[in-house]
Amino acid sequence: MICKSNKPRNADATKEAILEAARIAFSEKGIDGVGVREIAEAAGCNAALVNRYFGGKEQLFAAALVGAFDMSQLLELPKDQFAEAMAAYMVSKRTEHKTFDPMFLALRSIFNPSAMELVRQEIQTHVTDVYASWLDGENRQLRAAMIGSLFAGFYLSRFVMCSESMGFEHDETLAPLLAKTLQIYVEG
Amino acid sequence: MICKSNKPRNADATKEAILEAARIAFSEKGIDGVGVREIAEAAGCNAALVNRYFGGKEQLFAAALVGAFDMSQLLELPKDQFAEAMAAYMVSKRTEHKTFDPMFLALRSIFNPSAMELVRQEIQTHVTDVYASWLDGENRQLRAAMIGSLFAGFYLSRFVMCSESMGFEHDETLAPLLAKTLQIYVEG
DNA sequence: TTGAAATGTCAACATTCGTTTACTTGAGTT
DNA sequence: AACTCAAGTAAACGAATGTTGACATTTCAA
Repeated sequence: MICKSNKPRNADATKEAILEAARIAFSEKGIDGVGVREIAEAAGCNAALVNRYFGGKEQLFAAALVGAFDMSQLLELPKDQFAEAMAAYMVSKRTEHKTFDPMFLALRSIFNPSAMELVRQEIQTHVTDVYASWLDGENRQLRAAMIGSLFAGFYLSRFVMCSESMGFEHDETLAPLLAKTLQIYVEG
Repeated sequence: MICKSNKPRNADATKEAILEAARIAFSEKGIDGVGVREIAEAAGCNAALVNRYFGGKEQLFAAALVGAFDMSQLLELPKDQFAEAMAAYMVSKRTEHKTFDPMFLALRSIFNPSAMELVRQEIQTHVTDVYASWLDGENRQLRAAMIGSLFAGFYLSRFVMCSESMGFEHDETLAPLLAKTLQIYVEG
């Protein structure tokens, strides 16, 4: 053998590399669109290590999902600034397809039965409940869910309808439209 | 052989049976979640016939998609009744998982690259453009896309967040909320 | 240095998939 | 009734999947 692997062995580092590669790959192709060999190659290791460190593909997805939805900083704003700030945030997020995006991590695997349950729990505990308790008035759960619904639908539509003729790039028109919608759900 | 197939041979009928089985199966499991053998079995024929009659799985999906989005009757309403009518329509549609639903036919396969292009074209020509030309005022394409976005997000959220604690079943609360949102996009 | 545990590699397993080929069975025509 | 072509079936192919076990290599403590 001429070529030996000269990089030092480090379980924690490779485990983290697998996790990072998984987050990106799952975001781009979904849990059913990417194979463990592909993830392992992106992480620079062997596919068998995925099972050794995470127990399987599904549990790797679960690990990639934890902490993906941390929207706490958005909720530190005063309520009368929230709608506008979130609209600006939604508009600003471009789907470059190359950077990790927690929204797509969830969206692209949402129809895999195992993944859906994981996503559902993660969204329920870290998004909907947080929003609901932050809101005032009645029907907080429903209004929080509608905020998430608007978020998901907007992401999905802009991703699918990427055509320039749709008008999704006219931020100065889009942002107020979104803000007005969000305001409805915030006010109740 | 004791048991012979006694049903008459009919190419058009089996072709239609395959198409109908495909529409249901694709709606329930997505293009990547169902196999041609499964579809053929539901249609009561052999998997090879799928390729004989449609040329392949992807073209079968394309055939299942044509005409799925016919929203023309919703647009016959006067504009001041549209938001309320569509909100009522969205609320009334329960995702029973057993009946064919064009929205899920598109949604569940949206992240398959081949299917996404087909869905995008179908939505663009049969939904967005129709809505856009129906609307008045400025930014019609964008506002039409936002109506579709709201529609998709709502379907998706209600499907994923099927928990009873979310409030998606309180039609008397949900419908006015949706109508108020739709009105924003109709008015512009 | 020696031994053992940790880390990584390799090859194979058993499925499943879409698709194709060769074949059999049926219906309609002359 | 015999012939013919369409309709349907069965089996196999090649590729890709997640997963596993045996094996090799490195690391580190005794």
